[in-house]
Amino acid sequence: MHPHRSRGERAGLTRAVVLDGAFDLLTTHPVETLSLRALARHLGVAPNALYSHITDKSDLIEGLLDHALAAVQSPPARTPPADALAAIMTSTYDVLLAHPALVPHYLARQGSRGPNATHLGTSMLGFLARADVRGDAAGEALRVLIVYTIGFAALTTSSAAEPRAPLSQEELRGNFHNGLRWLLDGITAHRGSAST
Amino acid sequence: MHPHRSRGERAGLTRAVVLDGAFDLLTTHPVETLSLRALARHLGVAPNALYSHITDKSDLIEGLLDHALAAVQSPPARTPPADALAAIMTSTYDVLLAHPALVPHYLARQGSRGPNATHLGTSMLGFLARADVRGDAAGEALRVLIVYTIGFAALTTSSAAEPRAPLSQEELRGNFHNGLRWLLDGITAHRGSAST
DNA sequence: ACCTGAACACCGTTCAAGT
DNA sequence: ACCTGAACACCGTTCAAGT
Repeated sequence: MHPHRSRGERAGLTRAVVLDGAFDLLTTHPVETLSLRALARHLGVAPNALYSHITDKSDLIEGLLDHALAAVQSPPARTPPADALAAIMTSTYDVLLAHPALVPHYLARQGSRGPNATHLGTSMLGFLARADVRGDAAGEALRVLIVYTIGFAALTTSSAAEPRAPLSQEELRGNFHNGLRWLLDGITAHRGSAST
Repeated sequence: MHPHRSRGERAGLTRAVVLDGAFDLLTTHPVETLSLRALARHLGVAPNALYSHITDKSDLIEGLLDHALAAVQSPPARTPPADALAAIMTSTYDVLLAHPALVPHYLARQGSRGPNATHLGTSMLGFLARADVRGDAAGEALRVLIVYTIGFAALTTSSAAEPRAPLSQEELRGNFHNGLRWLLDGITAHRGSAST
């Protein structure tokens, strides 16, 4: 199975190499769900060799999620708040669509752990504050925007997997955009009113 | 493994029995993901016996999704539209939380196939029309509401799985409610303006 | 038609080695 | 410390029987 290396030889694995390999596998074979064994095959190592660089499959997923979020574009600081938030969410939506296999995992972690996700969150809170949405309402608006964006990405990717899709990708993207506008209108209309 | 039955004896399985058994397993062991082998164990049959009553695992899931949606409460017909829509989505949210293992599967199918989901959809379209939201805008609003509700349910259930949850279930439910209001405000404010 | 036994091609993960 | 071999306890699904 792995004829190139004998018992003690190094394969040159690193956490970065493993992550890049997984990213490779995910982008070249977007349909199938990522498995550690397939990743090991892709890297030319035994399945359990991965455990020297990751603690777990969920640890790998975690790393991939944040790695992907690095591609999200942030608008200039003086962009009108609602437009800026729409731009960030739309960019996130596009990034998620590029990695369908990761989408189901995003909702679970709310995009909260990694540095890229954190940076994105604080950036969004900044724009929300500029729209006079602060405190509890800002935290709630943040979660609502994230849930909506990831949820719609999940809908879009699963719809893309079906052969006779009722809606095209363009229609779904337009639907996402309109819903995002409704949401931002609702959020900014009620600014400052944190409720319980 | 199955000492009670010899080679040709019937186990009394039916599609309904299989579905109920799966529902049983899902509600008594909400955490673990449903497997056909565990379901067969629960029913006291061999794993492949299920294939006489379901075509597939996804077929089983499909059946479960619609089966669960039967519990969603519909408000009286003359309820103010926005309140009615909020009530339907909140009831759906609660039903989804009762079956966490199903939540990841809901977004994929948009709740569109089964009779219960269809009925719910037409009911929602009725209330949307009463709020002067029709045509393309109504379809888009419908998808947005569904995506938001399932998405937030996914966030809530995954957050419940974590030991040290940053937010309580009550806080998340309040968050869901507020976001739903923002969304409905946005939807009804732009009534009639179908866009592309 | 309904069910079992056995098998196939997979999983994630662990444990005991080897260098 | 890094990797392999082998194994464990699982999966979904198929195929050939038996009644």
